[in-house]
Amino acid sequence: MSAVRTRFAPSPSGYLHVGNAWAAFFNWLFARHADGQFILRIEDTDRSRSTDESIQSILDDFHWLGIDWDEGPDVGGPAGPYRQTERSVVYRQHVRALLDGGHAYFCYCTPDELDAERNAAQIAGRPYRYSGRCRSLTDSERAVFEGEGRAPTIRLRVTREEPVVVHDLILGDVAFEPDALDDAILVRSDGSPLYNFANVVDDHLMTVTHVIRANEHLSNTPKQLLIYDAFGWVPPQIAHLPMILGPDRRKLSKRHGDTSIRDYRRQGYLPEALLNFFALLGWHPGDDREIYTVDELIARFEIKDLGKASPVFDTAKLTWINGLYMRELMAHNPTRVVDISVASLKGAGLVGPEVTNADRAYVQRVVEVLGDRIKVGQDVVSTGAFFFVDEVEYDPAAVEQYLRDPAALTVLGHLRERVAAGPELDRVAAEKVVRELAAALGVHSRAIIHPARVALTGRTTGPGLFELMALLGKDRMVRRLDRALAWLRAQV
RNA sequence: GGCCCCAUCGUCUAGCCCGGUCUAGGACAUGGCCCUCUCAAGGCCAAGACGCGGGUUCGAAUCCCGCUGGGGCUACCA
Repeated sequence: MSAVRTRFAPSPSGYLHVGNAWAAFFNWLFARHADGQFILRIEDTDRSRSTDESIQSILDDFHWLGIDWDEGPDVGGPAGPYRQTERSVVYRQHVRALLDGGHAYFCYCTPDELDAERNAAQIAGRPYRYSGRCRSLTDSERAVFEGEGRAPTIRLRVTREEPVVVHDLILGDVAFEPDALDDAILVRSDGSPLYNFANVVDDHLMTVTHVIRANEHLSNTPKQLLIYDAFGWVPPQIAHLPMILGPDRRKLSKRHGDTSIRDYRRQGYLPEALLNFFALLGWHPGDDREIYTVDELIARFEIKDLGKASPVFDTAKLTWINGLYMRELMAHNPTRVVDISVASLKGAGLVGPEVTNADRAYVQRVVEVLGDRIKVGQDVVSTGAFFFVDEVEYDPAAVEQYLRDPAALTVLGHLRERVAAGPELDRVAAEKVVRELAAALGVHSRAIIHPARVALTGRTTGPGLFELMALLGKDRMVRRLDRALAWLRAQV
């Protein structure tokens, strides 16, 4: 009996990309569903593109998402180390075995020579394959090359004559003709292993049973299968996911704006909402619901329900889902909404770096007043900035619509006097003041409410006037009304 | 160019494997109405898709072939 073991193997060259997180999530879901293990392995064999900061940020984003691993670079495990640059000895031993068994050989061709071969093939209109000129070098020929100071790469000796077929769990059988497969380089001339080789060795040694990865690796798979063959190993089960596309149906990239988990985290998206959204991309849980807890996803996840077609990353739907989760949090765990809001406010410079308990209490009240207008953390900034500034910024269109009006002068003047003369107001009292003023002036309450909102917030949209009045408090209301009045008088 | 993958509303998808129950279902987004101090939320309604062409069949979104379109790979990147 073999327990399910899945893995995610990022190469640390930046923040965690949503496409990678998405694939990792399915591997994780599958492992958890099957009560197996999920492994995190760092593929940093390309040293020039890998950084420690990137590794740290990737681990950090996974923690944030709530995706945990049973074995990995930070927690260790029986098959470690889990960072490829720390596994050089392992690769060296294994390539040695291949060399000794005649499954691999030294190749002294230089990159320039290889390029020339490639170009020649291109010009002739032929598909390129390595010429194989180093396949059967004699010892003396090798000595000559070594004498010239050439450092060899190590290539796989491919002798296969039948098609290599990938038994893909999502795509079904995919066959590759043998003449499309040439002698892949396993080890660079500097001795470091290449992706296809290290990946195979590690997956085998880490007893990975299922590999769920992006489609872009499909053409690598026959090469890897040949390496498993050379070792006499049984390959894991493989499933190729489609690739997430941008709105223009091209591979999701920086051109499309936000593509890293960190971007969404900064904007104040919720990890559970992101995961819920990911689950619905390319996978179908079986019924028409849209909202699932992670536990429900784990319970339902099956590889066979994964789709083949590339989904478009639709932020509108993500935001809708996030809004639903936000509302839920607002009702049951407002502290988290406050945390997220404070983070966004800090980012926007609307609160200082030091946040006191009183500040938090105030943010909580703002958040309550803003209510479901906050779909994403940063909405507290886009919809509620006026709660945090000394002088509100007037939206020109709002001014045109409700403020630039002689009647507004009268109405706001009276409102100012009544507010200034009275006590602090709660929501109910604020409504009373406005309604009574409307009755006294013989106008509809709208005639007060709209200009008052513009005077107090600078805009036509936002929370109800009475609740925002209560939260602003007497002093700030008077100041803002005075400023609006002064502005109005200056207009005539 | 070669090899490979994919193809249902604008978007995410159900249906396809085991043809009829599909006048193609749900959700996001969009439009309208209701609610209402604005916005948001909510409720109701509307519009909106089987890429094209051939087969097979009494019957095709579902099976087969071709085309078109999109994508990936074609590195001493992963």
